[in-house]
Amino acid sequence: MKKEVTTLKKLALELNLSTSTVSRALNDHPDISLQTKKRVKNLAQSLNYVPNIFAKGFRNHKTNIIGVIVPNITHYFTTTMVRGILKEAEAKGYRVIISESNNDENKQKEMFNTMLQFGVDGILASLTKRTREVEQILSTLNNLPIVLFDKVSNKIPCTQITINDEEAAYNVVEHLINIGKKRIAIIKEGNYSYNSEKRYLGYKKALLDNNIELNEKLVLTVEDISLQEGKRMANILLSAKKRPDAIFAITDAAAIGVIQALKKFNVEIPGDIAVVGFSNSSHSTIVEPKLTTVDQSGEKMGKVAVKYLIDEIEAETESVSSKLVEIKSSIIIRESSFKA
Amino acid sequence: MKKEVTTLKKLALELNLSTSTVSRALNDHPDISLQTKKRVKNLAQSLNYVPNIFAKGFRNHKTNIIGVIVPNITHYFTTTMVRGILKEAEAKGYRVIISESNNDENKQKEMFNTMLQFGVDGILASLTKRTREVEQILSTLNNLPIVLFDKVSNKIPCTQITINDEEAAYNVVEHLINIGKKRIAIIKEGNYSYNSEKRYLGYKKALLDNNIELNEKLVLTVEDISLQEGKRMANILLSAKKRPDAIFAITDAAAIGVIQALKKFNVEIPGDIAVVGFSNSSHSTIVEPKLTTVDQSGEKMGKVAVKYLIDEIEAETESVSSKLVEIKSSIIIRESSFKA
DNA sequence: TATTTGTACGCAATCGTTTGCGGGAACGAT
DNA sequence: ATCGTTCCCGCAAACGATTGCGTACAAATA
Repeated sequence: MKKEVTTLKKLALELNLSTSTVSRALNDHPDISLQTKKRVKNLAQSLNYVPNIFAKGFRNHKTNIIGVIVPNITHYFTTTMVRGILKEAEAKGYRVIISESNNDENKQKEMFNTMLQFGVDGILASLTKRTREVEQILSTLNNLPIVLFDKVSNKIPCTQITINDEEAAYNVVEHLINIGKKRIAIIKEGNYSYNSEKRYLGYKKALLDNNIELNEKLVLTVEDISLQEGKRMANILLSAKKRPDAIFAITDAAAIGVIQALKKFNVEIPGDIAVVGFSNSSHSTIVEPKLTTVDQSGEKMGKVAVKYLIDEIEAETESVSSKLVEIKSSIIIRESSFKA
Repeated sequence: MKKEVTTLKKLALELNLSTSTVSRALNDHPDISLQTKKRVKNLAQSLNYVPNIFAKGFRNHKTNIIGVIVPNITHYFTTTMVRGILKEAEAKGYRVIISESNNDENKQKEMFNTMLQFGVDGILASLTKRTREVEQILSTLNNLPIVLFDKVSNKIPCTQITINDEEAAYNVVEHLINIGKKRIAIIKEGNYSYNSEKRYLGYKKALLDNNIELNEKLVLTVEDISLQEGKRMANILLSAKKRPDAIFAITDAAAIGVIQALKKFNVEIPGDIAVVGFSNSSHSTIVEPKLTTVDQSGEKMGKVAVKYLIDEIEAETESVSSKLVEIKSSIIIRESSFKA
């Protein structure tokens, strides 16, 4: 019951042709007559011939596999990006191998190495927090096409796909101002986080443009943003002499933590304090009140990332391109920031 | 700046040995002297030699890649399984290529085919709902090791990894009975769903063992279970003459829909009606009241699935093994079913 | 008729690794 | 000195597809 694989040789034998002719016929080489091409293709079809991918990859050093590295595959937003990656890659005839770094920089380094050794045509990566040793990564992949997405790093010279964090954050803050809020707090991460910094920039710009002075007491920075940290920060804000009237958490999870804390203290949302998150995670409509947040199209982001990567893979030139691409996101207004 | 790949040939040249000797030395063949092995290995190390995976796969028809097919990669539970799969596979030196069927049977068929053509060593699949045409799948993979997990089908002769749905459901219902509930409704899917049927069996068995008569009016079947359907079913149950005092939804999403519907009608949870879900999704602690549910260890499931698959891949015999493996799950009691 | 052109195809090498087989050297035993 | 073993190692084929080069044949041109 062994698998009867049909190879070029078998086709050639059957047709009384040479393997070279069969190969060329299947690849529409001009040297082959139309008649022969038809004969070959017909037989190939009926014998269910599929080229051996390993022989092929072996010969032209091309695997049609792209490697994807993400910090945490269980994040909803990540999965939507992965979905986009899969769709686009499969549509273009590429297979995708995925690996999870678990936000461990060493693991991440290892992944880059493994993928490289394995012979992927290119790598799509979302970096761990605080990816410091970029040199190691850089030296690892010499000349291998790479595109960063979501968690990027300007230290690596390659094209980077992010969402328009700054603009989105700007819009969030402006929205809060529009519904009458003035003391707008922000919960962000340290400056090692590209996304967080961008969002913080948008926050500051929006305040500036609306003549609201930046109040340092309303800017809270945490190491690893999470639901718990959101809760903790909310408690700190609540115990202040002058409470904020809005809290913008850089992350949905943190925002939900904030909501839980506020509810515990019977703070009215959004009346007393409005809350906004970021990501439009699936949690944002489960929590009560439903969370205003920023919808980032992960699927689109994944697709775009793949597109750029494949472009680079299939490019003739060996020049390292390094574009910065921003995917538009949009604010979704829900109960947690309705106009009072 | 081309990548300087070190091959066996180069090592051989450098060491004044033949490629065969080098190959055997690296593979610890007994024919090679310890001394030579050391020399070879040292040079290989320092030249950063990595065997070309394609030449290797090409030669022994082994790719060390396993294909994974899931219906929907954005489901949290799925991602935890994927995480387990990745961990176990990588630990055993396998790479994982993933694809999403989007619950489309045709797409799924195509995936099987593509993976096969691509040359994976085995396939790990979670099937789409209502996978009817198993024959096609079966004919596609002749002799290729396959293991089903989570969404399985007893029509396919291979090992299947599921959680102990029946037992878990039994425990859920028993728990509800223990907190004093007697009119326990269930929201399930049609009989095309393996998991749903198993859970329904557990439900019935628990009622039977506790001398509670099965009330058909309390058994609601929907086509595609979801939050919306949960809501709809809850409304139906609420409009009945005799309301249930507990609702067991086969799925967390549906259970959350139920909760939302109940809250809209100011039904007290769990006092008037207790609610239980299934999966321990991340939503279950966000919703209020927090949801009692069944925690299935997706990670463990993924690991076990990989283990069985690799066992089969690396087995000498060609016999098709087909074990049924159940992963233990445990009920997590939260606010939605606390004792009144 | 001799020469050129073009068409349609085959030969053989190649990619990097593995492996069956064979063979030389060293050694002890006869 | 001859034979048999054992220990190391090399030769060469094989895996399947691609491709530069060569060539047979026919048709066109000189």
